[in-house]
Amino acid sequence: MKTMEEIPIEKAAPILKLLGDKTRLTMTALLMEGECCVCEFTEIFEMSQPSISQHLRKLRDAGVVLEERRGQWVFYSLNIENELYSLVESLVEQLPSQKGKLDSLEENGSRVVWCDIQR
Amino acid sequence: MKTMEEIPIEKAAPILKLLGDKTRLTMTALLMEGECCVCEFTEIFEMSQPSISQHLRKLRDAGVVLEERRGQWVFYSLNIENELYSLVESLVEQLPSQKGKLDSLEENGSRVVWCDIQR
DNA sequence: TTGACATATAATCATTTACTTATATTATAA
DNA sequence: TTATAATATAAGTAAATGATTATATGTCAA
Repeated sequence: MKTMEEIPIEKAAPILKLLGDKTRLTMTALLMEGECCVCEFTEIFEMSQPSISQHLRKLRDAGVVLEERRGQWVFYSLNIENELYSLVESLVEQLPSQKGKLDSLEENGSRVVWCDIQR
Repeated sequence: MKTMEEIPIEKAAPILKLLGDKTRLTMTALLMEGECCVCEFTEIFEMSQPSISQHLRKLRDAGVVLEERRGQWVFYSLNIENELYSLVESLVEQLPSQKGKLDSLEENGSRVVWCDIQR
């Protein structure tokens, strides 16, 4: 078993605080399934689009997620290069899979998949 | 390896928020070394006694710690019966040991150990 | 009982947070 | 170009947070 890096409390606490919000924790768990675009989050959460955008910004500022613009869409993904990724991963592992939420989008026709768009 | 219980996001987020405070996270890590009394926390943290008391209350209200009065002292310990203990444990495991802080108290003569008191 | 010590509670306050609506930016398509 | 779609930023606001000081409670020992 890989031994984990020790994380100083000064770094761990802000990440826990960041993920200690239901919306951001769910977003992070969703991203464990793969990248998502902003419009998917706005479908999933009952919340205004700016609110979604602000949560994603916080996650990005903390280095938890990466953002990448592709055309008019912006896709977010987990930043596995982040020095605190192991902490994030060990947390999300203990949560129920959020795959169902993405499947609902799919049925809904509102899942945005990049390779589909390009055709 | 023991498989972990899945924790609903509605329960996980508030705990992460609770531990997303430097003081409370350090308290929790300290308690991994064994029980501590309030006066030890007030020695360790540069903070007023009521503030310490309020942090401990939040941890207690969330079921993370247990409190037990013994004479004029009140001792706190991790609540290993808590349904979210595995989450707490997996977090604190990734933090540096806080034993040094307790050792300093010891040198200082301000460590409070119950079996010493009873003599 | 009285005083001292350990801890908790109450009241207050400045800061942070998470949301909202309104508006700006950016990219595509007609 | 101009309209539209996707996203971000700005500004405002109510509620939550984490600290403080002042005070109350509880225990022990003289």
